[in-house]
Amino acid sequence: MEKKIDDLLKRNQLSVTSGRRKILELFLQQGGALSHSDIEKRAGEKFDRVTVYRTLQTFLEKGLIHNIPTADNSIRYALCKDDCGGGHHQDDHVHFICTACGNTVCLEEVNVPAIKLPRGFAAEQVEVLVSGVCRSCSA
Amino acid sequence: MEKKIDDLLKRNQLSVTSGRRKILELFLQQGGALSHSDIEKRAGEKFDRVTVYRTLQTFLEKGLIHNIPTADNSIRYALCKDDCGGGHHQDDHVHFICTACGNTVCLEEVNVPAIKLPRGFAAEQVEVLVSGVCRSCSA
DNA sequence: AATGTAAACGCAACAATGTTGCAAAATTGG
DNA sequence: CCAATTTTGCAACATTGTTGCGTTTACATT
Repeated sequence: MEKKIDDLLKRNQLSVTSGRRKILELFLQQGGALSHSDIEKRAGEKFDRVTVYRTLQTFLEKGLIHNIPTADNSIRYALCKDDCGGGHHQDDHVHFICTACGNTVCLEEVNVPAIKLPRGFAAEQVEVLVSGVCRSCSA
Repeated sequence: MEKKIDDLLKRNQLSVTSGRRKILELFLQQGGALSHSDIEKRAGEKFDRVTVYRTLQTFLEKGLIHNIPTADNSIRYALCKDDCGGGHHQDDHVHFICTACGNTVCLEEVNVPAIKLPRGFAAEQVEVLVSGVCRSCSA
């Protein structure tokens, strides 16, 4: 785990610091997506808010994470798959928000469908957000 | 126009005030979606920020508007079609965000596709956000 | 048209969230 | 181990969202 995290950072030309380690660890533990405030809370008093903002910004730019729009004014972030490095993302999967537990997860195995737009509109990116009850909560 | 706005309010059991009139007018002028700050700016000095928050909240509850998730921490709101009144929405259409002009519009004529989820997941609502270049900007 | 009542508004104060500049500390490559 | 660069923490600030309360406005009834 420790090694996996350090590798992830080095592979993306980022220096290894305790803040970055901690945040990646939180993502790996969680599995799903985290908002800025999730991270702030779970990281405890150990890191400054500003550091969290800057770290997420850096991870976004390097392509370690991608962000997920939400309807509640709190962007979520989730780890990218390995093939998303170097700034360009390959995260055309569906995001699922559980209304019971509140978790957001990436459904890597569900591809976003092609959307046929009216004449004159050119699609560059498609985001699909599904809300409902997740596997853990419906069981 | 004046009459249309007043009708819209009355049909939703809302008293007609200048603030509500103004905000509905902005939506009708704009055609597309507006964020809270859009409204604040365009309404000028005439209304308190709190009034805008409360008015949007009321419109949401009554079903005059629906909100559109975004990836930039600024929910957009758009007028619902007539058949969305009374709290339950029928806005299963695609939302388009233009990367050139920044506008967000509802593509009423494009339905959201059915999404096949893995076992154990139950979908309640599906949001589709397409970004790209809109008709006006590609012309 | 006047009036009473309930709803909506504006203001103020506050809480939460996001941004910027700069000096101190940590990381990395040599 | 050392120097150069990057990252961090702090402080100050800007923006965004929330709450309570007294005043004003809208509306139904007279």
